Amino acid sequence: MLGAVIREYIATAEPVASVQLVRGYKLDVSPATVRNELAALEEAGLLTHPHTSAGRVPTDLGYRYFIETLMPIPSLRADEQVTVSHQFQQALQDTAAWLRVAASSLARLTAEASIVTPPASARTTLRHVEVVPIQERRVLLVAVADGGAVRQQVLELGTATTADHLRTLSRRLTESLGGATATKVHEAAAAENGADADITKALARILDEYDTVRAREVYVDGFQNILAQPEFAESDRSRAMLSLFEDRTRLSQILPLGLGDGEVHITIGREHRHESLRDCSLVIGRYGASGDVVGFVGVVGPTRMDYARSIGAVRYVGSLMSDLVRVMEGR
Amino acid sequence: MLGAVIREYIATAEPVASVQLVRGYKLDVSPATVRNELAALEEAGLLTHPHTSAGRVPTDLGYRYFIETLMPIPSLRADEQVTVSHQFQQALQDTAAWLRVAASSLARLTAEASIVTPPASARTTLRHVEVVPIQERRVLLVAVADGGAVRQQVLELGTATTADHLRTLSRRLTESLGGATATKVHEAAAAENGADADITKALARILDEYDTVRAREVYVDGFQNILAQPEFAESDRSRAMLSLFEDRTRLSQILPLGLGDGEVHITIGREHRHESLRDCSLVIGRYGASGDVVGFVGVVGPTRMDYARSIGAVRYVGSLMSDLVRVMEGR
DNA sequence: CTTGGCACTCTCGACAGGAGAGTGCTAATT
DNA sequence: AATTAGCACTCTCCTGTCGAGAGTGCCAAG
Repeated sequence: MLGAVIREYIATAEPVASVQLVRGYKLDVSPATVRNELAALEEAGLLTHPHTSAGRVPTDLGYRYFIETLMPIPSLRADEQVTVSHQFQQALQDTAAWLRVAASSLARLTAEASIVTPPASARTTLRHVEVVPIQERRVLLVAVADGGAVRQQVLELGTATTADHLRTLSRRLTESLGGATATKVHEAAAAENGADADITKALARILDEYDTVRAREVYVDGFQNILAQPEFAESDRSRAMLSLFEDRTRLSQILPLGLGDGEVHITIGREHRHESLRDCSLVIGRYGASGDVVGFVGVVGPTRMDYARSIGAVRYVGSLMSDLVRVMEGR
Repeated sequence: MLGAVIREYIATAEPVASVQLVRGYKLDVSPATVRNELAALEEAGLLTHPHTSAGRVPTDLGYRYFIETLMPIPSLRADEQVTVSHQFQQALQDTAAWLRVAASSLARLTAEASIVTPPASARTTLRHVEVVPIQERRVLLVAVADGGAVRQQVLELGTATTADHLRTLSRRLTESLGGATATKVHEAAAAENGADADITKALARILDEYDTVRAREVYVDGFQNILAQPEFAESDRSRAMLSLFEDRTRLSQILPLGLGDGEVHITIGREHRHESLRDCSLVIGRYGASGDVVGFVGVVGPTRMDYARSIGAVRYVGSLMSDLVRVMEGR
């Protein structure tokens, strides 16, 4: 019965009445009976109604109960899987494009907004270093992390260097620090001196940054989808949401850090710490290889969202992302 | 008089009445006289009113006339300049961070939405190539362009290679193709064979992509600002805007390609080709060094925006970006 | 336990009326 | 000839009222 109400409400966004249920689900009882049952569910805190003569609306608790005990989670349809994985194939070339593809696929599949963070390991290791000359005292430091992420930085050096020196330095750093974590690089930096020390220190800082999940870029797509929902017709509400999305720092706070690989974490309405998410639900999945390199994929929508579909989509896209990470790691 | 109406309307977002003008601007004439003048301006197509008994509202044409002939453009206040340039200093380290800083500064200064594209030259030249091994037949190709932009790509090779081979290849490519344009790299690719040819071809494609301005990333910030404006209270309108912003391809179509260095281009309301921008204005500036490496910075807001301030802010941020590009180019 | 019946409550749209804002026009004034 | 005061006219917007419709809650009967 709860399931019927929720399904109906998800479909219509209108409070659902007893007759609607009897008709829509071909129940062999009268509306009055249904009303009794609904009253019981309301007593239990799983439903409410906005005013005396309105139909029932699920509460946050109702959704949660439904998700955890009643809801079957179908995986994505085969043809949808093909479409999505095909798009990933096409983006295989450009690393940054994966994340965009992931975000846009999720947004399209679920018709909600999507969030994707790049993969990063808690203990990033270095794969490759390159120091490229720009000017006498200015160099571009390019660091490639395991997982293939690249970050660059312009450095102002205390002393002048030559292109030749930089070339040997690049090679030396790559060889001695390949596979090293931030801590190791910090140690190495202490052992260097002169301009080389500056460069190695900068390298260590870059790795530090990789390690802080909070600091990561966040890819967002499909925000317009949730603006289309009736619950976001008032612009105040959508503005609060949008400001949360634009502030990447605040946004990364909503990621469930202690999440197991392949698990999906759901937060509903007032369960959020952020007031502006009080009418929203989040379905966030973790992807990655070996529990070491991790990132998040998820969707955001009104509490009245199709959880089954969202979970299916998040799981599938997450698994594709995990595959890609494994490829990048060379496994 | 037109100026007074526009200034008043920008401030209040309400149709402005004759008495308001007399009072607000201490005019030494009666409301009736003002009404006569307003009627004349309306005749000329610079003003309208939404219904018979409403105040006047500027038309797109009115704004344009105002901007081009009447409006003084003050540069940014000194303290504001300091704040912004200080933020740029702090972001000097991470190249990608510039663009974010530029976008967020513009958004904050103008209280509108901002758009920033990365710098790219029409004829990008290569500065540095690095091919990093991942697996026996899989490599990560990292290309550094002049201007310091870095792009990476995973490549699947037909034949296996060794780390040693890749190292010499990286060095060879960097030396022979340093300073080369896409065309030259294509030629070089034709002369190679085996796995090296694949890599060089991929390199050429990366450069090709740099050269197409359309394909660039676009940084957007402060979208919530314009949602706060009363003209975007209806969610349909804001949704149309948002969908334009989310579709980076469409977004880059609004950039005025044939714009001189340091110039600022303004499009008002229905002057846009996009229907969804009919209530918006764009103030777009071009930045770059030597007319070769260019990018765009701009703000988007309701037609009722503070053009003087927007232009000032766009100019200032643009000039900072130009400085940065010059630094990156090693001048 | 289920059900039909019925009163009760609340929303929503339509409609009307009145206040307020502002214009346009005309005739008088400078 | 330009300015102005006066005034009629128009349109919006708010408020209150009313009736229809939707749905519930409860009671008493099956």
